[in-house]
Amino acid sequence: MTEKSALALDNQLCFALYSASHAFGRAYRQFLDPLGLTYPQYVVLLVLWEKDDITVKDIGEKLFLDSGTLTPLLKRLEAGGLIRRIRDREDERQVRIRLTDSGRALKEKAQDIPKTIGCILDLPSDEVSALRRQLGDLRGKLQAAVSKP
Amino acid sequence: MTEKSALALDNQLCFALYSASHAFGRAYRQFLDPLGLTYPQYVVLLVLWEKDDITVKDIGEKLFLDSGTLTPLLKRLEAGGLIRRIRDREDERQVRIRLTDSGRALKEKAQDIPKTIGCILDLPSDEVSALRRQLGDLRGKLQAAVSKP
DNA sequence: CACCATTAGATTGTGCGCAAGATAAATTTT
DNA sequence: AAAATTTATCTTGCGCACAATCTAATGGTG
Repeated sequence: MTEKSALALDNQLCFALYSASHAFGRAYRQFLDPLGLTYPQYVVLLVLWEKDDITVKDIGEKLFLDSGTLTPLLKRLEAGGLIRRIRDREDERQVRIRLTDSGRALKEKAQDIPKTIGCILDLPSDEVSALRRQLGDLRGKLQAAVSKP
Repeated sequence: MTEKSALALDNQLCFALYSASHAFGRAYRQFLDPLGLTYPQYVVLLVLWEKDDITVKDIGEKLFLDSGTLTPLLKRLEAGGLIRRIRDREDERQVRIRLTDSGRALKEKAQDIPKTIGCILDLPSDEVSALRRQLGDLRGKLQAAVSKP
């Protein structure tokens, strides 16, 4: 009787994650639209606001995204005047990504987004940390399972 | 000193969710590829395996997806011979989705996927339930915040 | 009944996410 | 040094997500 239906939608952790993730995306949209950003573009900027002048590969490793996703996204950020893509002189295989003044300035306007989202979630900060850690563990286990076999 | 950087990637619950969700998708891929399914197609089938002969709208409400996403996805499932899309005689606006024999039969082959994923995650079932509930709460709060203002 | 709003789906356009394959530069081997 | 291998990025193609717009059918209202 513990079995019930393993295939029931409501029993699926993955679906809970999948649908919550999309809900997050829709919630962020209302704050990012005015900045002209999508959520993936925003997280790329989060990375650059922490450390500027890094390679596409560096960004990909932090965000778990490959160049097939990042190259066109970065081109759009460049077209929007927020970053520049510069071939590395030392190693011509690499492309270094640098914020423009305009890209750096956008950080100010994004400053309040996390707090606003935090208010919506209305969770104690230790619960948020716990969740973040658990999700990180999940991601780690899933990645390990995919890369090996 | 509690503030640190609200914009730091590692402090973002949303990013933890976003990256874990993608990791899930990549993990499922190796089990769904042999069945010729994508993850979104799989969750549509989960819904139909629980209750057959429902409308596109019904599916959309369970999965939090709109017709812009579902219509082409369902057409692909129909092209693959797993479902049929039938205009409702009573209300010609609706399209009812029904599993074919082949679509029903696929349930057998999908039966072991949740357990396999469960082994990868290797979490006590009460922790999984707790996570699922917390993620459901998050989704609810985010949805409420998006629809109102 | 005629009019108007609502509803269910379909369509169009944009932007991911990722697999697979291509290109070119660096590195290692021979 | 030439050849083979590895590495970083780009490109192509497919399938979501979703906003916005459209069409057609239904359900009121006066």
